[in-house]
Amino acid sequence: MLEKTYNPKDFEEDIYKSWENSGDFKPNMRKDRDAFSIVIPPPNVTGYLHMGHALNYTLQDILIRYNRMLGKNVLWQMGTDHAGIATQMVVERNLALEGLSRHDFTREEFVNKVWEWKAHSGGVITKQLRRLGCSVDWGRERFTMDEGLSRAVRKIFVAMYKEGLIYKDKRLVNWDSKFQTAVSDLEVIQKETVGKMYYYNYPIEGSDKEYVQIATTRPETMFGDTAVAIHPENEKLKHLIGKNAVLPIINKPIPIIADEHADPEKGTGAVKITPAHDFNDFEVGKRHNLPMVNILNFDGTLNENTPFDGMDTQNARVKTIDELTSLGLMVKVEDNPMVIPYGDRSGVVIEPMLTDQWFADAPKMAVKAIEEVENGDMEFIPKNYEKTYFEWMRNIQPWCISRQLWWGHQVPIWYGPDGKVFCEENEEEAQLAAGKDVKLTRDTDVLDTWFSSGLWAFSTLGWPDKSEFLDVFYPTSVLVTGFDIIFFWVARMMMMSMYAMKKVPFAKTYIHGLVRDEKGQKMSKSKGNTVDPMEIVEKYGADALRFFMAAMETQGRDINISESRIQGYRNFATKLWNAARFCEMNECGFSSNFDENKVTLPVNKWIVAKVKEAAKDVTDNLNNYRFSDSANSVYQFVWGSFCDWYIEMTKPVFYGDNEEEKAETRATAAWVLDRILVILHPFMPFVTTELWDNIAKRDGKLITAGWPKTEKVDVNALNDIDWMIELITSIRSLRAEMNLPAGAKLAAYLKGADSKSLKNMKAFETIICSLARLEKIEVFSGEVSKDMVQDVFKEATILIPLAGVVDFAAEKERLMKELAALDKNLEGYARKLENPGFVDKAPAAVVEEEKRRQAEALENKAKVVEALKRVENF
RNA sequence: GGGUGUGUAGCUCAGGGGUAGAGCACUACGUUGACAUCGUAGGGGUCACAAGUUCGAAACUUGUCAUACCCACCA
Repeated sequence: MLEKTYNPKDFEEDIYKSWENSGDFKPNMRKDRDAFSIVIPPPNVTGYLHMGHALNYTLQDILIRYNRMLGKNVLWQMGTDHAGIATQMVVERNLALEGLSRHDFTREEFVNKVWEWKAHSGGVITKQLRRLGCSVDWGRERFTMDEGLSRAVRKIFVAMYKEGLIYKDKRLVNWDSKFQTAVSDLEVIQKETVGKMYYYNYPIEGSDKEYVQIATTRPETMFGDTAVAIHPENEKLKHLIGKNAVLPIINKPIPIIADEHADPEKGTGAVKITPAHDFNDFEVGKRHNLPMVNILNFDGTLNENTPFDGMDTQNARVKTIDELTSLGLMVKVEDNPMVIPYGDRSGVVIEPMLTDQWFADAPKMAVKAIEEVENGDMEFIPKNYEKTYFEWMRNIQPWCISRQLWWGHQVPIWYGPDGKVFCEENEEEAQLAAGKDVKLTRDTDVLDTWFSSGLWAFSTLGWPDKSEFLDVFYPTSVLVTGFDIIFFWVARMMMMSMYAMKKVPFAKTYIHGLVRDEKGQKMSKSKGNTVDPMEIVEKYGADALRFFMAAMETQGRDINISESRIQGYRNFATKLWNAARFCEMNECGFSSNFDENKVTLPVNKWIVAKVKEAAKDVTDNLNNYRFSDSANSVYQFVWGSFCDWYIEMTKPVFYGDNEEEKAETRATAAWVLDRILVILHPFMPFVTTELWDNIAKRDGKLITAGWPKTEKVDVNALNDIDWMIELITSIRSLRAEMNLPAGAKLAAYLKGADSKSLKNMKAFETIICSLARLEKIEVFSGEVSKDMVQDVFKEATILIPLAGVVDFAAEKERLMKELAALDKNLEGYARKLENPGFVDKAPAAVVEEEKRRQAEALENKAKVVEALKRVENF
């Protein structure tokens, strides 16, 4: 027996446990079945579920459950990410609470502390995934720092190094002075701010009157200047080229050089060149072989190459301006709108810094990754994201893969005493390569987190070992992820997979939007507008949240969270629950030998056709990754057709005494409910399973129940009942308009009718009276006298002439209008198709489409003509 | 500077060359034997603006305005 009220909390967690315990999430590994696989975008191991996850994982679970029900061999590969910077940051923050820093420990001790933290706070997110209903294969859960994945990382690194795809280089990189590490371009965010532009003079060597005026937003970097550049064709200033300017304060002469980088239109026309601290200047410096003077310490303070050793940049800037002013060299200061780079994690200003780093040759690796998208082997959904992908991939820069952190995969590089490099998968092999007496020291850098994530699609399946899973499930079927991660992850997986596997990591990439707050604002902790998915689950159930996500997911659009809407979908689950209770009360038991194609009652034929229609819609839309359309199809069918009409129409049958009709209707209702549970299961796995298990005992489990095949819909079965629904709606409408008192006895009569309406009316009399709440309905054909009518309806207080209910005159007018419109269309199609210019020059597909439309219009016209005939009889 | 979206009911958004849609909110009525987490009926829109294509445009094209985001640069 079902509980009287739907309460998801009563069963959701238990159902999940039963799935997990009975191995329902494991692939069936049947060789005769197609494989379907998804690798989960790994959440941070110590993270918490946010709304973006809830959307991302819900969509994947829908696809996984759908394909599992199709009978495929399905794998949803689970795993978590070590999230280098993010995790190290959290652990360092905790240490800071005790007044400690990571430098109070050895590297090994610190890394152990991180593992402890993982053991302590990891696993929260995996619990949350369970709560959401994600049917991942837990037995295969991986972690980017586990032994197997670490081995994969080392193997790839060594191979790439030996092929020259990984190299060490002294270059300017984005330096995060908080974490004291290099970061990649993608980890730098540009923020608009109003800063200051400082104009001041550098004296010319050997002259007390001549100056070169320069403009800068960062005067404190002047101590790293090694030249002043002037455009060779700058008429005003080119006479200075070849002379030396003197850096004030430190009185250091630097050459004035000719370089086209110095735009005569911008600033003062003369540019101070600081090769060690500016990306453009770095290039200029290389062109002119300028010395590169580093003026910063790793912690972002100025170093001994400046007069302000140990001072931070802000104070150094003030000091520099003070000194320039007292030397009489300051010209002016202006407000200047500018963009300043910040570290996305640390929030501190990022400084370009000249350091030795490891780089991957992304431009070279991108070639194949681009090709595979061009030739369609990897397809973006929606398609327009491939433009974003191409744009970035075609302009890709070498990828700085080294980080000066402690938490992460240490690069497999060892140095001999002479600095000779040995790149091997482990220390023994490095030692072997170096010779056993050579003392080796290991490079202290670790790899960018995204380096290991880049291997995710194959490393989780067992690479580099031989593995059945790799054979069966690679390439994976689809990657589901947010657009913000295309560069970080999708692009890197494409590059790494093409390198290691020579095959794309996934055949498709489905890109979804961001989850925003109610007003469309980005959710962020600092704004305080985040909504915790677990609170929503607690309040409305996981099914409601999942259905919300699916129903709101339209390709390429962000989702605004809306609690009232989630509540609406909870109500939907309640509605289904109660419909199931209705079935239960009326003893609608599932019977395995029921044949839905043999039902006889029009109502039952109708609902069977409706189910097929809905199932087809859901299937087609899921196949095309149209989540909202597919969710809305089920929703409308369940509420609008099954609950609002079918159940109501069965009541006269159930409360009547025709046992034969009752039996058929019971079986049909049970079958329909069964189908509903199946097609709704990917979206609302919990409530559907709870109902499936409780209402009728079957052999199979819902989670692996077969998905309905797409069948042809019996259109005739739809028409009769649709006719009746229209009639009932009209009567109800009229009743409301007439503002009748409650309990007024009503009767309706239909004056004159064609044989079909007559037959229908007879057949549906009980249903119509029940649903339109009529006392009686009668049909007269031919001439009707007032007496005849009043005699039949003597008990009724009010008579409704049905000819007035269905306004045949208006209906006729409407049909005539439609006919005229159709004729006009047909005229248009005919003209086009008879035009040789169109037929010969337009693409064949367009002509076909036009023909198809013409045929469709013809079909419609026939229908309209038919309808007109019917109406004209009245 | 380059690019990508979006503009439809009070709100949040689907749709898409042929009668303008959903959920929520709103109004009136209703506790009838699944359900008030409900039912029935209703009100509410120049589909941002302009021009073009078309028999027909809210949909296609171009432009304008508004808005969001991405990339690059800024001495």
